[in-house]
Amino acid sequence: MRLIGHLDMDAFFAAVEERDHPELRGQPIVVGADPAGGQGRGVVATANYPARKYGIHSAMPISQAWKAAEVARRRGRPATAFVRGSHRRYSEVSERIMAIVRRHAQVVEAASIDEAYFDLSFAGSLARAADICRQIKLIIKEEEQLTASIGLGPNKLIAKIASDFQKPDGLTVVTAEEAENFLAPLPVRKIPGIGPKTEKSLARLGIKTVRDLKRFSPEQLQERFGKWGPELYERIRGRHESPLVTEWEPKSIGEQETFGTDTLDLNFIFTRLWVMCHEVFKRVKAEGFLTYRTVVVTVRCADFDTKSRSHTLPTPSDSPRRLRFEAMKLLMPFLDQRENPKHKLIRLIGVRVEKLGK
DNA sequence: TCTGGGGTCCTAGGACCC
DNA sequence: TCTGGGGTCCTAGGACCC
Repeated sequence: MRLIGHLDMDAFFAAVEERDHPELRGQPIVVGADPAGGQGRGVVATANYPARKYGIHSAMPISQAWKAAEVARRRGRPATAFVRGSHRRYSEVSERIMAIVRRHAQVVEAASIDEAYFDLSFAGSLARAADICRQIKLIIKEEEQLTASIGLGPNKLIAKIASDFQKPDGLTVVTAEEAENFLAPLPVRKIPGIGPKTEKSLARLGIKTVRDLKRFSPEQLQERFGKWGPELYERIRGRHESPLVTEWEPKSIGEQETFGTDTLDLNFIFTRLWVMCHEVFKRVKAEGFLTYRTVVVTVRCADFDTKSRSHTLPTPSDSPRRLRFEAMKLLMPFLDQRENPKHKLIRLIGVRVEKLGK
């Protein structure tokens, strides 16, 4: 019997801030971009539960979150703390959480900074596996003063959806027999891989829940979803046999930057490009790679029109100068007046390298 | 409302090869 | 009239995830 757990930290970044800054406890907290008095250009990374009561949520533009917080404050509700946060610190906490999970299971997949799958098949029974989950939650609370929600199910898909079912500080157990009925009433958006676009296009067909989606045959799903269709047919019935991925290597390394103000200042843009190439190259080395072969440059204009240009070298390069040179060559056409006759201002540039070699 | 930054995977057309 | 077919690589774009 396969038993898979999925651990998901509750409002992770905000919870770490709350823990480390006692003066913020119980207050609404938003971790993310600088709100710049409502003029900031980033998004919300994490909002804690009090901030969510104001309608603030992850991926919301920070300017909008700022306005929501203002509205609440004027109504006499507690003021919201906006914090930039520290990815470095979150990574350190994450490592310790992963170590706790590894103390209880040998096969662990660190799926993101605040999520992990772990294989509890060895426990032999659902009851014993559930005990281990409770134990993991308890130790995280004792050692890190943080809460996590865990889903326990017959595979990664069910575990993942179950961990989100009762948040925060929840434990949701779904048996193999219950899996299909557990999924059926849920919105299609709960299925990993179905995002906002697909949700919308399905809604136009009157498909809102997993139950609705089950009306499609594998062939119909293949037509709508391509290669993924037949796989999706299985998943919405609770069937999913993917193994845990315990080792991972990046396939690409890149950086991008949204400017504080849209610009066509060539001096500024070139300087940023150079700095980014430098950082990317440093990270390629730090990750243990020696060479790259493909360079990708991304440009986003003020109107959010986003384009990329890439070039693959005939042979791998280990040269940082070559990276700058190739990135510059790829960027040039975007700055050329003949290519950009409307003088569209530039909002973001990015550099990425692929086909990494050791 | 006005949209970050780090990634992965898929699609589709054209080039090229056998 | 008049156009194979399969595989792989490159390029650009897009959906998705956290």
